[in-house]
Amino acid sequence: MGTSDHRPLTAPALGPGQPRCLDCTIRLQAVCAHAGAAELAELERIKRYRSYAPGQVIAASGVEPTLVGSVVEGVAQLATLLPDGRTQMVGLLFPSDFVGRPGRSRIDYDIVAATPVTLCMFRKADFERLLRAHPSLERRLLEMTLDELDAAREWMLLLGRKSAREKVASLLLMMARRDAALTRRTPWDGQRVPLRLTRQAIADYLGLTIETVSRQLGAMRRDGRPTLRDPRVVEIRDLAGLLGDSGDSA
Amino acid sequence: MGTSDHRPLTAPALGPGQPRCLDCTIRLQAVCAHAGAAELAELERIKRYRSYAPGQVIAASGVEPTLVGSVVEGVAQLATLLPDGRTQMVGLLFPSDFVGRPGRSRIDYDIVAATPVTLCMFRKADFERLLRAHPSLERRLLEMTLDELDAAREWMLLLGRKSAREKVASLLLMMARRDAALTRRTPWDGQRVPLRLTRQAIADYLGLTIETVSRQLGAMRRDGRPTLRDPRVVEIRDLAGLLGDSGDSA
DNA sequence: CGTCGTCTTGATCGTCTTCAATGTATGTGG
DNA sequence: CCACATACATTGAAGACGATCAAGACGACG
Repeated sequence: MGTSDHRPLTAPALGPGQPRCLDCTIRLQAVCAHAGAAELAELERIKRYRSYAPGQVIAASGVEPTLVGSVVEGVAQLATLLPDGRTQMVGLLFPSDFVGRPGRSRIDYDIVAATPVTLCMFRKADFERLLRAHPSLERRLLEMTLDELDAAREWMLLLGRKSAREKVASLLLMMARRDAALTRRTPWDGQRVPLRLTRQAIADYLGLTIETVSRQLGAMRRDGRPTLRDPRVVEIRDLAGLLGDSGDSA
Repeated sequence: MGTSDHRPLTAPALGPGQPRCLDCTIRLQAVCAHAGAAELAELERIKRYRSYAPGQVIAASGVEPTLVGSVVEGVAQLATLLPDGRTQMVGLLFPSDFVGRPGRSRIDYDIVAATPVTLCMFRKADFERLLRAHPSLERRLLEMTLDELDAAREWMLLLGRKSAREKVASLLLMMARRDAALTRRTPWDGQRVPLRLTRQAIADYLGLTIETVSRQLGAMRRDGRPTLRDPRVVEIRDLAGLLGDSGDSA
């Protein structure tokens, strides 16, 4: 499916055969969640799948993207850069999350595939036309944007006030919740959670160094919280303890 | 105008005589920016001014606000709390900024007046009805929410990756820009910028302690950046140097 | 004048970064 | 098959930056 080159800025591969919207796995969570038959037909007509390999740049900072759309599969990261190279991740996009900013021009972060990513894209102009014609779509987009704003603010609390231990615990919990939610569950002891991010990506997300992330994971393992089955998969051991570690509990 | 008690959770004073929308100082920047005569008339009919004294809680975390509206005057802060009392500010609301979340229920932060604040409020249900009737209003709200999201993400970079010096410099620059923008200018050397925030509020915004904020301001003064005329007013001295200090420059 | 809230300054301590070395998995060409 | 290279992750030792603890300065107000 995915290609194997990690060079950025290469043209994305055209995705696999595009499923019909009605069969789409993210149909009920994405921007098209409340779309009626008429809207769906229009979306169907103008959509186009694209795939990106890990490390590929989906959209670059300072540039006006010409496409918008939804993540169908994989994880993409939004990363901002300081002139001297320091990096801070400012968001993660999971399946059903929306990519792009209708009505806005340039973006101030890079959007990069963290895993093999499949997107369901529309030409920005087409999508904006559709938004104007269907206020319900616009309302859904506002709703999703407000959710993103909430998530960003929760992360500000983490970045500004949490210790390294609390940051790592919070991330594990978030990943566990995301993962459990796919099957409409909540996290449980024994849950195996794939991280799908490198240590560097985790560090950039938490505002830490990779060494600190590694040390905290090691310390938590020694304390019986999560087992590291392989560096990219954790097994939740003591959910209550983990919650305590995150700093969010009472 | 403002009262003098700082007790939270007291009922707000009713504001001064409400100006007509056409005379409103924030008319061209607020959510009503693109509103036509018809929308304005409706807004006029359902609006109501409210005033809050510094420290007064405008809306509390975990509660569903029944009002939404715009900041007309003053500064309000959005603050999140960890169970052990650590505080992180996740946003500042200046005149023309929107308060509240149409379509959402509870909020996860406290909204507190930092200075005497005047709001132009609507009952949430009334405003939501208006939104549905006038898609242009909804579009404007989406636009403003996207701006807030951008601001939140820029702040994530600051919280996660900037040094104390860079954080303080960035805040001074932001305040200077906000202030200059009121008269459609950009910051200049010699500009006197009122901070309008206590050291504690600044520290909570930057993810620092008040001591560190104070020390950084002192060090910058010694380096000839800003003069502290009084603890709450800085005079920009070396704008280029300040920009360098902020970490954002090339 | 004394009190209270805010801000500043100083000394010490701890957390996280930095620098460096080592470990581990995967892939390549001889 | 084995050296070798590369990317990613872990571990250790030293140091810096910001937090914490503590004292004092300043201004507003009764």
